[in-house]
Amino acid sequence: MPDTAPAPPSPLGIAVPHRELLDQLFDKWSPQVLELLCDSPLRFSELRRSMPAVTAKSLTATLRRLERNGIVERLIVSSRPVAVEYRITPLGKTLREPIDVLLEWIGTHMAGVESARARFDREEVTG
Amino acid sequence: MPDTAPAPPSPLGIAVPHRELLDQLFDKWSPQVLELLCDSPLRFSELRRSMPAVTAKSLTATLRRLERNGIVERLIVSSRPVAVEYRITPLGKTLREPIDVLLEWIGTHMAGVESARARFDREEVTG
DNA sequence: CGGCATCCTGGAGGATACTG
DNA sequence: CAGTATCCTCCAGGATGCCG
Repeated sequence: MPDTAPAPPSPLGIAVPHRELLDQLFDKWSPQVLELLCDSPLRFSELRRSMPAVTAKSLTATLRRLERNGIVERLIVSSRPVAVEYRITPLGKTLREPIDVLLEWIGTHMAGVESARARFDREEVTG
Repeated sequence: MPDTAPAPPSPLGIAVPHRELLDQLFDKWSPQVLELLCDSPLRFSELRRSMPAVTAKSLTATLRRLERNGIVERLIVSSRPVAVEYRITPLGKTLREPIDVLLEWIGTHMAGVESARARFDREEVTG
């Protein structure tokens, strides 16, 4: 089994596929979808109800990308009326840890970031 | 340890400032800049040399955003000729952990993602 | 050397309407 | 219900040129 990449965690600038994946994981709606599906499988319309700001087109695109990356899976539950269920895959579940670590960082340091912003903006105006 | 739903640290969809920060931390060049500055402070031109693909304008914008968020700091080392040094802040250093966790996830699961992609693309064509 | 100012383009994502 | 089909907008980021 080519279980590749044992340790060195940082070909950040070079690794184009890594960038692409990163972009998809942190695109506009994926994090929220992941969060919702983490709790339980949901149907398309249930996702829409939970995300009032997203359009059908964008949600579809988001789900397709996640599905393509193996993060989410799409199951047709019944036809007429069509019912489709989205659920997180085992691979997708493993994403929770890194995402939660990131969210914890934000939770811990957001205040610091915001005061830095305030200082920066103030000095910009003041000179 | 909890068997289900350990801790919900996740106002992901709602928290707009979180999104904004997330977008800036994972924009096109910030991760690479962070990685480079993590090792040692660098001057603008040194960063450019290390990042052949970035334009001056984009690098400047990236650094300004990072500076505004308190992740990086900008010091004028000398004038005539102008020399400016960028270095990571203590706040910025704390970002390494979440980023490394993410990179490790990618390192570990990229193969799985790619095989999922291959399967998806194949099935799309086939049927 | 370390930038701005300007112009331009690609592609994500919204609005709206339609369909199997 | 779960999408597709168009059209349109916005803006990150590239290209180029100038400047203190």
